[in-house]
Parts: sequence; C-alpha cells; structure tokens
Amino acid sequence: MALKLFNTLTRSVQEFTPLDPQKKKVGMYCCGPTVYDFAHIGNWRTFVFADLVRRTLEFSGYDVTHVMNITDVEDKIIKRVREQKTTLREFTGKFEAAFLDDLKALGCREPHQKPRATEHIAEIIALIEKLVARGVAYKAADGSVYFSIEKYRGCGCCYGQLLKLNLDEMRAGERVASDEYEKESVADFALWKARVPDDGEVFWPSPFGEGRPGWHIECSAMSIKALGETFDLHLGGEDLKFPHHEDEIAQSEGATGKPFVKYWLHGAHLLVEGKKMSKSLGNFFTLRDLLAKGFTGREVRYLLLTAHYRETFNFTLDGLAGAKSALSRIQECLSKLLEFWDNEIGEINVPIDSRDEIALKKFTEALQDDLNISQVWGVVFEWIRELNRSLAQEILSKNSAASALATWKRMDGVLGLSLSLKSALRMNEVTGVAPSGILAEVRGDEEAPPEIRSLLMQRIEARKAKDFKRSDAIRDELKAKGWVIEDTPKGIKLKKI
RNA sequence: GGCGGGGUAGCCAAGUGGUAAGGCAGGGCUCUGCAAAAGCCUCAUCCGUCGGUUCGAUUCCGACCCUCGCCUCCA
Repeated sequence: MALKLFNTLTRSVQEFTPLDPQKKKVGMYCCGPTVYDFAHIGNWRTFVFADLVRRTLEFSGYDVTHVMNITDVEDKIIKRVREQKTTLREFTGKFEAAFLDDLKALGCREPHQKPRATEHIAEIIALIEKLVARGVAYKAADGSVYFSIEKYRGCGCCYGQLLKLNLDEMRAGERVASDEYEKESVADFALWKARVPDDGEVFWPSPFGEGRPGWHIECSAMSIKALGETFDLHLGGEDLKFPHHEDEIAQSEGATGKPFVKYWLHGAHLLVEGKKMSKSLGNFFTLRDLLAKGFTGREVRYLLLTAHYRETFNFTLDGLAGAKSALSRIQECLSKLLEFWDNEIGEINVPIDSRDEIALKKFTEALQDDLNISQVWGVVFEWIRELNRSLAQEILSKNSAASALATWKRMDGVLGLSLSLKSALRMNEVTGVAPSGILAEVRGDEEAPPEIRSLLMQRIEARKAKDFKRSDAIRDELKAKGWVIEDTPKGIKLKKI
C-alpha cells in the first residue's frame, strides 16, 4: 500500500509519487516561523504536523530534504526592533533560538535547511527582476514593486489554484483601506517594499531602490534555491492558503514558467478550551507556558498528534493531563518488556512475532491513509493491551519481549515520543540491594538522588520489620518529593512522577 | 455577502450502506500488609434536528439549527 495524502491543489486524497525518477528523493518545504515572539501552541500544531509528514516519508523509505524558512524581516519585527531600540539580528536571533529549543522539546526532527530571509536578499532580488522582465511585476510611484495579478492571468496563468477565488465578490475589507502602498489593483501584492523612515536601519539596496522584501517572495526564492523550480511537497497552516501560498505559486510559476509544487498540504487550526485562542480569553499558550505548568514537550506532542491534521482540534489542559496518563501506559509496558528482555536495548536480532507484524501492518496502513493518526493510536494501544495481557499471564517469552521492543522502536520512528528505554529502578526486597544494570527510573532518565535512595532503603527496612505505619509514612514522603513507589511481586519499583 | 470545515459517550477523537476504534475520566475486579499515577474487565440500542432514497443510514440526498475558519497581520 502506498502513501496517500490530501492535496489542496486537487482537493482530493492522492497517492504520493515523488518527482525523482528513482522515486527515492523527496523535497519538502514548510513555511516556518516569523521570529517576532515565542511561537504559540497553534503554531506548534503545524510544525508537529510537518514533522509527522517528514517522519512518515522517512518511515516509507524516502530520502527527504526538509527545508523550513525563518522569516526574520517583516512588519511586526521591524516595529518591535524600533520599539525596543535593538538591532534586527539581535532581536530575531533570540526568538529563533527559542523556536529551535521548543522544536526540539517537542521531539521534532530538525529541518535539514533553515534558510533566513535576510540571508537570501540577492536571490529574492533576482527573482523579482525576473518577474519584472517577464512583465508580471511593476514598480509603483512609491518605489515599491508589486506583482500584477491581471498581467499574470493575461499570460494564461491561473491565480487561485488552492481555493476558489472570486476577487469581485470578495470584500475589499477594512485592511486594504489602511494600506498606504500604491498598487494598481487591490489584489496585487508587494514583492519589494520601498524603504520608509520607520524601517530605521532595516533596508537593503536593490535595483528598485532601497527597501526590503515583501512577505511572500522569500518562500519562493528560498524554496527554489534549496529544492529546485519544481518540488514535491509544500506545507503550512490552512490560513496560509490565501494569500501567502497562492502568491508563492504566482511568483514562482510567473518567474519559472514551470509548475511550482506537486503536493500542497495544509494543517487545520486548533481551538483552546473550545474557543479560538486569544490573549484576552486567557487561553493563549506558548510551549513555555505549558512547560511552566509542569507538562512536558512529549505530552504536548502527543496531544497535538491525537487528531487528524485536517480537522480542527480542541486543545485543552484536561486533555494534556490525560496525555500524561496515556503516555504512562505505553512507558509502563515498555519498562516491563525491558525487564523481561533484561538486556541493553541496542540492536535486537530476534524473529519478529506475528502479533507485532500484524500491529505494524495496521499501523502502516493507518498512517499511509492520509496520516490517520487517531487510528494509528488505536493500533498502538490495542497492541499495548495485548502485550500487558501476556505479561500479566507470564506467557511472554524473552524473545517476544525483544520483538515487541524492536517493533516499538520502529513505530516510535514515526511517533517521535522517544520514551525511555531503561527499566525502572527495582530493588530486591529482602536484601535491599539493587540488582546490577537496572538503575534508571521510568519517567525520564533521572537517577534518584541519594536522599530518595536513602528513604527507599529506610522503607525497605521498615517493611522487613512489619512497621507498616512507618513504611506508609515514607511512601507518602516520597510522593510529596515527586517519587512514587510500587511494590510488585518481583520487587520494589521507584518512579519519578 | 463569497468560499470552506465541523456537530459521534462526562471530555478528547476515529470510522462505516449492514448495525459504533482508541485515549482520558468513571465503575468493577486482580495483585498487595495496605496501596499504587500497576494490570485486566466494563462503560454510546446510538452518531445535531426533521424529511427522503434503501430490505437496511450514523454513513447517501434535501431542508433546517448550531458552531468554527478564510476573504490581503495570521500556523
């Protein structure tokens, strides 16, 4: 079965076939952040979605080149640079670094290329010159250069490939009135914005005069540079369909005369607590806000990946708490498998059980069906339950445990949870001596500090002496310190909450 | 006004022309000295409302109600 994806260009689910004649290399471009502030949870949904697409392609055997731009020059950025009396580089550098930290915390693979707009001014100018030469762009009285939709259409090109546009029926909107630029037509958009006093030191020389790039042109210039004039996949949030992506198509196809992108993928927005996220409603979260509440990037990633990417998703704090429990179930099962396998998790060379083969087959089918991630989780949790049943009945062989672990590694290549593959700390109840090789904790890879270990030993002594009052008091104390104890038939388990 | 998504259990969320995956929460049970953020089991006669097509619809068609998004800052 082949990978199928919903292509906005055709408004249908299509089989994915790379442009590469060898059907191996895939070029993928995702509209990245505008680094004027910390990215919010809505932005993250899109980037986690892009990561899922990339991982799915890699899982399917493709050699992916993932490009994500950094928009580091733009109206809001310039405004804040001016207000904070700082430099463009200093201002954007801070938010770019924060963005990359967050991306990592969410378990996203780092894009292979992260081109900055300000470092591609030459490419941008060259592209604009091409459009001017082809007669689809013009310089206005204010010194700015605009793209002419009318001229573009006059060349037989199609403006409005991603959605039905009826420019006459569309409301001009209040925003157009506030647009002081001198365009020939309201639909036209800026390729190069002439320098104005408020821009301060943010400007570059160009054949059209001093100024800076328009918003859309950077993506055309950088994606073409990195991936060629025609490439496989371009993704972004659904709000970018128009005007951003539509304009990208117009600029790129207007300049090259070739089809720009084969598959356009758009991720839906999210609601927070059932409402559109807004600062005034108090439901506006950055990743940092959620980490400060004690949640982990992994939990946020899981929650963002519970719903299909083309459906509006309702992100809630309750849901995030639930994500914690759900992940624990998977982690718990993996830990038990590790105890069974009782080996370092390196290369596992055992035959794969049919149970695992079936699960992996269902997993793959769901994933390839336009990334039906909800169904993927269904497969994962049913598989976990089956394993738990076998573990509880003690009918699982060592090799089966290893097979399951190898299967999980394969699945996690797509899910990106990177759960700990170390066993829980387990102590022999009688001797109080930890068996060698099993010394990490379930959640996170944190070693228990001496104080916690000492309390654990004291509790073991108390239990040996049947002093259950003291034993329970220590258990409560440990819990208050963030460590939970489980007495299992095989020994005592210590877990970080 | 134009265009496009949605309404499935307490919450989140898949799915199908033949009678509803999964997760969280809840309930029951098991293990346990007692516990457990441990495991198992259980949990929608029903899929916004009303009509229609059909042997049969939550799934197809029509109308209506509600809701969300885009329409030149936007993930």
